[in-house]
Amino acid sequence: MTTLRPRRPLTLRDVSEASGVSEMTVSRVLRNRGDVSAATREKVLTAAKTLGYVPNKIAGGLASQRVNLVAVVIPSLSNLVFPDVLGGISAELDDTGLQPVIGVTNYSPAREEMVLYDMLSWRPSGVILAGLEHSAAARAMLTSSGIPVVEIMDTDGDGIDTIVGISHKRAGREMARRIVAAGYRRIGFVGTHMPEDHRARKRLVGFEEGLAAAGVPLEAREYYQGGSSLLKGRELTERILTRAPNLDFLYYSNDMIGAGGLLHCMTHGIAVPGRIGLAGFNGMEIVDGFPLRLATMDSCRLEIGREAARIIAEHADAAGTPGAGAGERIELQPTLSLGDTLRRG
Amino acid sequence: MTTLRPRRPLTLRDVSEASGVSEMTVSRVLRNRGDVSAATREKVLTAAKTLGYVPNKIAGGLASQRVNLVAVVIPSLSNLVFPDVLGGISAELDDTGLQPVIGVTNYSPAREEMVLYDMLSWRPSGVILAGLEHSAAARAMLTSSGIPVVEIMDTDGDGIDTIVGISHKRAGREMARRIVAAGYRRIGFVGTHMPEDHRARKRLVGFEEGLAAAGVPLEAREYYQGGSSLLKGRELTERILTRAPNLDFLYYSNDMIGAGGLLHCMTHGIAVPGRIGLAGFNGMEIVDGFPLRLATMDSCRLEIGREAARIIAEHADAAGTPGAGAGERIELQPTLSLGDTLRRG
DNA sequence: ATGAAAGCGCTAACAG
DNA sequence: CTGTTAGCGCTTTCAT
Repeated sequence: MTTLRPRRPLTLRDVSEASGVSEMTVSRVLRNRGDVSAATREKVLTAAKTLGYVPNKIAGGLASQRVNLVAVVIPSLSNLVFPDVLGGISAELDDTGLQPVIGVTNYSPAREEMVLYDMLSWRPSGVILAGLEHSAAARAMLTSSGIPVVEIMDTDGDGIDTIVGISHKRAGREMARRIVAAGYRRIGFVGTHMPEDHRARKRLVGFEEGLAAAGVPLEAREYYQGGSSLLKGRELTERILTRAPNLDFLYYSNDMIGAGGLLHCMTHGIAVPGRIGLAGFNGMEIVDGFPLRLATMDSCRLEIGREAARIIAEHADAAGTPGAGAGERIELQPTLSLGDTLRRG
Repeated sequence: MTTLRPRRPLTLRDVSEASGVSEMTVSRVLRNRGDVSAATREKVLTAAKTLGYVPNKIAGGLASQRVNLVAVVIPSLSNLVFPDVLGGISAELDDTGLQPVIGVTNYSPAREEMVLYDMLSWRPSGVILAGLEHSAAARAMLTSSGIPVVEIMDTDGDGIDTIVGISHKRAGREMARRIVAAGYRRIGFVGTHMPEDHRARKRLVGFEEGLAAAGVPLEAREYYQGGSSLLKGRELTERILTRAPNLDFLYYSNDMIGAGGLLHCMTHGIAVPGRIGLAGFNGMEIVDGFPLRLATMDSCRLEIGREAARIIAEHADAAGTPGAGAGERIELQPTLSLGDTLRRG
């Protein structure tokens, strides 16, 4: 393997000269396009490998006006939900020749706008982005880019192009219904205080609607800032139960703080689900690790990632179609697990 | 905001014509390069905004031979360690105009090679990749690319260019030393069975060295496959304690399964750290959520990300320098927390 | 099955 | 401070 570092990156021309085959044919071999004789192919591949040639996709992309990149824009990587979505996207894209490029917005609309601008400047084959709430400028950029766009996670609202997600309002409503059906009446909520976490907000809206429909009030709320952790779950549970000791159910905006709440109850001798019931959201793996499995609702994140990627891959196949996707709206149905912390109705 | 979708993506020429300024000057304005009069700048920016122009970085990159991308290649996103490293990279890169592009290898050397090939074909300004173990082909590619490379997480071995990490052998040794100093003598290990997780392997090697130095044997081991979870931690702890009931200490290869072990002990009335001591690795947030804080060792992942990104950013500034970095080796010092599960020596 | 010519959209280098 | 020219390294298109 001759790999002395070259002064200048290798080009197709170098491979062409080394193999005695025209640049064009070298290009064909390296992309498996068009008919090339086995002998020529062999010569080219050998030359490319011995030289250590790596194609230049910048040049290729400019010439062909197509780039095998899919922009994925999400709010955060520390919220465990998103790595899972990425897993789904990644798995589905694996055999398509498309590659995800990840941008993180930290739940900031301004950052989202910047990230999108940056990503669009690479002319990706598709854009997958979390949520339906975007700045007017961001929507305009996406619309006028002519690139297929899939908005994921949330179906409560209007989209730019295609939507894949679940209804968080409905999820909240459904959980409220089950809680009331199980006989709980003094209900509290523990959740993040993030105006930009629209999905958490919509779940709470749905939850209150569901309670209201049964004539049950939401008695107390406790909000926290920043990321979710077991520790915060414990602290907030302690706090809300101090303020409102009569609560017989706590609905958490996600499983991580819900699990923290469960820990609080376990270590303070509070009977679950007898004295108090608990439920979270997301269907995260952590739920399975505790002695009592937290009631929760699966957020279908792997499936959402897969579906979004599938749609982009489809459109990339059918390239040449100008403009964006078909404007489909795919609403997945999350399943509710009662676990051990919500007594059977 | 006029944003009728154009048939053809907008080019600099469109902005040039709309503003009556030469393409070159438009380019200068849009990149903040060179001196442009305020009046001209104004005209250009207005035209660009009303048209909804988004620069084409493919073309720009080809022309300028520089691309503001940093390739980041990691084994997994579901191992919580890596999102944290990414956080550090992201934070440090934020003000440099460089953008991370993430590739995931699933701990497969073959996949790593493919991902690297793909990333190098974009001619990034730098490469950050996890670990020191890579296929010969991968090393050759990186070396001959002339791109600065930073290998992260691990300093036990030889690198391609620059290294930023901690010594996992030393971390294991140090933990062994403290455990023995605290008086524990019948020690077991619970860890992942992943031949490709070299850092976990090195920690165990170091751990055994540390025990051996004190004349203490490692009495039992329990391995698991796949990702780490609380549930696995519980199950494996139960299993190893069934096989070897006399153990008085368990060393876990990470905090997640360590926390699972702690849960097992808590729910089975096994006194910690009196009857048995426990320790994990990584210094993850989850450790703080439990009633007893697991002994652990911080893996400096945020710091590692920051430092790696800083090095790449530095080199990107000093562009023109042919060849790669300075071949530095930066070894960070992890701090050990005794928590509540390792009795004080 | 292979090659030659033209050009993708932008920026470096130079001129004024 | 602004404009002109000549590519960047590949692929498209057309010819053979």
